[in-house]
Amino acid sequence: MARQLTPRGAQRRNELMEFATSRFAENGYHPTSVAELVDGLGVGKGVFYWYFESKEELFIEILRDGERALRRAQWDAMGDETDPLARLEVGIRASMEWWNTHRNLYVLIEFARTEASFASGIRKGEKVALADTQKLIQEAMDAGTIPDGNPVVISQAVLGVSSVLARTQLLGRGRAPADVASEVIDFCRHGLGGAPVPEQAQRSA
Amino acid sequence: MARQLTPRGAQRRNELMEFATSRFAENGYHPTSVAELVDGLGVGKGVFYWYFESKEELFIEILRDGERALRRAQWDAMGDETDPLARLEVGIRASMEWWNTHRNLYVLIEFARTEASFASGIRKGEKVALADTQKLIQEAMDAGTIPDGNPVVISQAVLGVSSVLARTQLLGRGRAPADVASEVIDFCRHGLGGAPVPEQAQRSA
DNA sequence: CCCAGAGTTGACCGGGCAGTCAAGTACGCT
DNA sequence: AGCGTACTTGACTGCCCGGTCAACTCTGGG
Repeated sequence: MARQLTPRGAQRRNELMEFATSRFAENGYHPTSVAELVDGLGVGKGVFYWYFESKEELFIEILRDGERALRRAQWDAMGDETDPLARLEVGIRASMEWWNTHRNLYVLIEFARTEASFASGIRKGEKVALADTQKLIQEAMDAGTIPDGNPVVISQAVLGVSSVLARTQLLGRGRAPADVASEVIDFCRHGLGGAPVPEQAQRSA
Repeated sequence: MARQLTPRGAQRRNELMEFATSRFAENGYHPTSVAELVDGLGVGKGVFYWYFESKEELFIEILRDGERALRRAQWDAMGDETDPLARLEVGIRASMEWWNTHRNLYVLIEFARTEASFASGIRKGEKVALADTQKLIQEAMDAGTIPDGNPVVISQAVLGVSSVLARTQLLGRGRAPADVASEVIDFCRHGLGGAPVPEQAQRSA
């Protein structure tokens, strides 16, 4: 890899990645052949192997690019905010906006988790996201803003709510990112929120 | 399809489905060839096509079987319980036990969502699960047990928390199903805002 | 205008894949 | 024992896939 690219070459490479992203997302990674990709762009097969060592490398590159971009979007959005829960909220809102404009990445990541050759990379990315979230949760607990609890589990739950509502509401039903983000935040703050179950004592403060 | 099977035939068919389930989960659907499946069982290729019309049909069958079994496990567990939130809790606990003993199905369903040919079937199953959950949430709202809200979104959030903690805590970290279920229920009840329930009170009825 | 190297072509290759089938075997019933 | 049918075999087919490569074109710097 690490080939010297002119601006023209960099653009071609981008074209390939973008087209592949949409084809992979719509048809699946395996059912999409390299021939289909190059035909779709009206170029010869050699072009593909000029820019990528293999179909697999291309896919990994797409995932890496996506993760990096999402993380950057979150980081940019959180910017100057200092309160941990506010940072979390801003991060969730930014993620939702990002997923809204990069819908294909969602299904690609979901697929990548299901195959040994890609799963390890995904897990690494998820560890980073978890660590980021966990840090905020821990800070909020230390500050007494939220009650103590297992920060890992809670972080995973928060990420899970974001993820599933991104899939169902944002991508599935085309709802506005800001609205979905609000619903995520709302659920994460209060859960079902209501009275306790049948039995069992009320918590204290 | 709908071939007449002797007991011996039914057993062979089962062997194929179980072996395929584990191979698909470990290696991925596409990378697992029919030859690999029959070789793994030490039988000829014709055996496969005696019991299944195609590799695709086998996979769909696996998914259908799994969904049906999970739904039945939930239904059996909820049994006599009448209070909607208690039913929800019991259902979550049953699901967690089920996922614990059918770990392979999780990754198979996750994959199936990423490919057009399988996604529609998965979505149908998810609609059913959503409808079940939504009904309970709506009942709880009507009874005033929990505050009003969008029952669809809330149900999806509850299912999302279950799903993600099943993946990360149960399957990923090998935690006990009952513990993970408690954490799911806890988060769904209070989100970040409430104190964790010390020792979940056992159901009454 | 020339040339070095980036970019492109598409025929080609080896191989593995899903699926077929004619021939055979095991089994249950009478 | 004889027969129908459930079951099994594995060589075979046709297809398509990922990847290669020798030859070609384009482009910019000197």
